[in-house]
Amino acid sequence: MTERRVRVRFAPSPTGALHIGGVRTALYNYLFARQHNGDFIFRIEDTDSQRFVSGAEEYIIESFKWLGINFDEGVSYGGDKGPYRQSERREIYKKYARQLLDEGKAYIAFDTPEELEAKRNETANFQYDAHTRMEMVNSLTLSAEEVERRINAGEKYVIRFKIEPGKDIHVDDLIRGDVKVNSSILDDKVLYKSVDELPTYHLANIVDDHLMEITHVIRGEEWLPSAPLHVLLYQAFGWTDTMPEFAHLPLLLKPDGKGKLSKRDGDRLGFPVFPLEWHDPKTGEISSGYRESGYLPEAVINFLALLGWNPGNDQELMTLDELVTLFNLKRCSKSGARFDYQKGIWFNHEYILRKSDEEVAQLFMPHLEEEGIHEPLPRVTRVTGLMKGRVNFVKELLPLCRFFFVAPTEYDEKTVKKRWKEESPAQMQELMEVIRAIEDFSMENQERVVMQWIEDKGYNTGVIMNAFRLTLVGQGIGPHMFEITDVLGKEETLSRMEKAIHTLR
RNA sequence: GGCCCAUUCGUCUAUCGGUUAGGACGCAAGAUUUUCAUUCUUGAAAGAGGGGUUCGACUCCCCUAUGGGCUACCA
Repeated sequence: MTERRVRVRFAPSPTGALHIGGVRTALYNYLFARQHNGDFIFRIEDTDSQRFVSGAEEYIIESFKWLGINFDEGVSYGGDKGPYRQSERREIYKKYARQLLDEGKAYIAFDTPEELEAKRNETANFQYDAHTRMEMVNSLTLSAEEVERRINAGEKYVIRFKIEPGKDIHVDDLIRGDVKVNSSILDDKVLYKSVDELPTYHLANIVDDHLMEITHVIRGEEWLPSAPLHVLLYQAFGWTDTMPEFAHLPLLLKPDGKGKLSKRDGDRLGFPVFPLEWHDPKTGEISSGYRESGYLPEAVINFLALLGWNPGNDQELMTLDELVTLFNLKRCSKSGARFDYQKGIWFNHEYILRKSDEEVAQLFMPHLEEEGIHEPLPRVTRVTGLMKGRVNFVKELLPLCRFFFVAPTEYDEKTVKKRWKEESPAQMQELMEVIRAIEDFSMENQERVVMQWIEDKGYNTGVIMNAFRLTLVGQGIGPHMFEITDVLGKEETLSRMEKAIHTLR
């Protein structure tokens, strides 16, 4: 086999919001493509007309834009192997289905969904396969004339793949190794549907992957059972030489309980399962998104990358570019990963820490504006730098930073009880005079002068500082005192003290 | 039910036959601090069970159990 240019694809079905597991699958495909200087293709698999949801396609595209995962080809990206939307490729699939039919590798079946349903009810474990196909209504049991008559009469039919029983099919999986399945347990899968005259996933997928020259199929483990069928299809078409390599990723499981992660878990446990907020056009339901919840895309990427893969050492914080060089399918785990969103929160904290003060400030500004607090960026940047280490999300800065911008209107009761001593009003009055007299209001000088005053007077540092803090902050929180006074400035500091002394007494 | 995949601390995971089984999240304790938080240190915490193979098995094989997936004219 000749060395082919690596080409991988992410091919979601536009049936709703992009699931976080899908995001991880896309991420791994992206990392693999970039690492091999290959192409990453975005294909829309909209062959299920019943489940189509409008807006889903746009949502998916916007999600990847936000995450910084870029495609080279596909819907909205262009490319010379299109169209990339399966609903626009009907004629192509029709041709290949015809080919299988002509070669006797597929057949026409007239059994209606209702008839099949009835059959399944009366026969336990009924399967449409080599054992049962001769009892059914299809081109194998009907004469050629009868088949033609029915078709001409407008009768609906499906095209089924004729699977030869008793053969071992090997799927060579990059993550799991050799997976062997006997063809006898496979059913004659429908390749072409009668209801919407579109191919099923299986046919469309194989034809498109072949035509789009896909070299590696990296997808979720839920596809492993149908991989043998796909191998059989490649053989039937005579495309084994260029058949892509398979890699089936472990699934993302619920944080608690049983089963794989579902969109319900998000609302139930209070974390997003979608990259962006999603408004379901059918149910009107709104599901939270990582973006709207205040997660940084870098954090989401990093968190997801480590759910089912690791670089082989203790490194946990990696940028997208680092992931590109470090990623390796061989290091993907085989077992499902429970979705521990606690760690996702930690990643967000780490990425806030790593962003510059100004970047975080810029993200923080809208939150301030929303509260009617209008402050210049440099000042917000200064405050952000002081406080960003304490939060997991940018929005959490608001309650911690508000006092920098808005003077306290009330004083926390518990703090008052604990920190406002009988002598406090007098001491604060004194301190006001000390501060008023400071010419050089630099942080260093303030601290030097005030500490000197405390020492000269023989006061208790803790008592003074805590009371001082209460006057400026209104509660017992915040950074170093002189950081606060420095940001506030002399006038504001004095006015807050004055007010506190009068209010508290 | 059938078929396939999997199984190391609560969670994500390292270990490619010989280790005091390592790291991270979370949790707990302590230290530091003028508050709160950060930070730092420490701690508790794991090889599903049973058989083999081997001088030696978390690591290889088998069985059981458990978990997960698939079993549609859905992807």
